[in-house]
Amino acid sequence: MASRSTYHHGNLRAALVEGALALVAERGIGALSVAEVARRVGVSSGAPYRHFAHRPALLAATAVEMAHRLTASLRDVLPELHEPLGDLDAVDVTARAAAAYTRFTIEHGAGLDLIFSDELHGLDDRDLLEAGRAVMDALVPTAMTVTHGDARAALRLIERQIAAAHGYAALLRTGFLDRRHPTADDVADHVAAIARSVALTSRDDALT
Amino acid sequence: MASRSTYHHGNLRAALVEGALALVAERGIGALSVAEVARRVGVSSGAPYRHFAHRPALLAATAVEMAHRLTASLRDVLPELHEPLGDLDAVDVTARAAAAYTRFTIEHGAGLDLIFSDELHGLDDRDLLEAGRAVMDALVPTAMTVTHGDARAALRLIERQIAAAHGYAALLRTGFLDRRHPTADDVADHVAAIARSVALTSRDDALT
DNA sequence: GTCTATACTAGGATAGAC
DNA sequence: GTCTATCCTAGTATAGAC
Repeated sequence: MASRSTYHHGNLRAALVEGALALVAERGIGALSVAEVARRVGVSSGAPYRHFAHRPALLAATAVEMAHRLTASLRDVLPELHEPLGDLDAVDVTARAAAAYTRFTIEHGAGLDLIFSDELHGLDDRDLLEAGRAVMDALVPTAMTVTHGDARAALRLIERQIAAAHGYAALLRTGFLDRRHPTADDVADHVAAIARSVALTSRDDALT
Repeated sequence: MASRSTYHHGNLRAALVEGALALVAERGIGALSVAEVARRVGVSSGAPYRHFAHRPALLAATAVEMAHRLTASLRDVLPELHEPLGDLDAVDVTARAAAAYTRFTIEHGAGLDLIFSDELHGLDDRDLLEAGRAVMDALVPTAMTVTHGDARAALRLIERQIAAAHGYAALLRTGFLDRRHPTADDVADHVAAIARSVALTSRDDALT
């Protein structure tokens, strides 16, 4: 794509967010630079500043788009919850969601850690808050089913599953796992296993 | 500490590693710069290059020292394993080790992810390989007790516990948890709970 | 063995031309 | 709305003085 000279991008802002997503996916949040994104999109290094005041603003817009996509990914594997779900079924569903979340973070280089990061929280971006809430709303109902309606326990369960996902993703990124599990699906399976273990524990605690 | 002029450090190399450990602890691996470490130690920005050829070499030396300290931390909470251990006891001991590992990574900003990272693996540093092996040697026996002697399952168990630790540590670092659990001990408790759940699952799988 | 000075790279951010 | 040009900051690494 892209020809030369007098670039007339219909929508540079969106193109920049897209480029930022790709860069974060390839090299992680820390490697996101405005200059590199501009280079990828094919504009000058100053151009992005017409759309984003500074690097954190670009990162926040990227996080919003990521949250939208994450919500969509999770909804793909989570049921609508109009009909009740057996609690053993709910355990399996949370494990499936954890696996999906794992694949997402591996493929995108980030997830809820970016969306809810302190770094961006300081910006008070309403779109970001809204998009982050939507992600959690997708996860909570099934977790609540596992914990028999205990909201605090449900959040704790989600947190533990998310932590497992990020931990495995981190080990994969740094190369700790490379002598064993190459694919994202393998890693997602491990996380699903952990997610299942902790969900069963949560459920049993709830039954006490 | 440190006075002015004609710095005569008995051992600048060790001081640099110490400074690097402190910097990694405060700001993470990505923020480690030779210049900043030199500044902290109180020498010029060129001085470190008399002891380390480049940034990765300093990072590797830092990782070696970290591995030594990690091994010591783990040995503090792990039994000598001269006498046999009941398998339920072994589950608890792995959970305790996971908690200790979690506190270590939070306090040091890194752990096995750095020690076994691809970035450093390319250097083929014998000291680092040796030090990394020592960490694993500290963890394996108890895990093997849980898995009734299945070595592959034991490594998988350790990996999952390590992943949980890094995941929670990452969520804490990014600020995702700040609305809930401030202290390292709280986080370590969560990881211990996950570690216990996965250890029980591992044990039950081994009994099948 | 450390210091000073320097060359080079890369990114953040702004000003003014078009 | 994008480009060119520019200034600043910060880091890696090397050379030569002391």
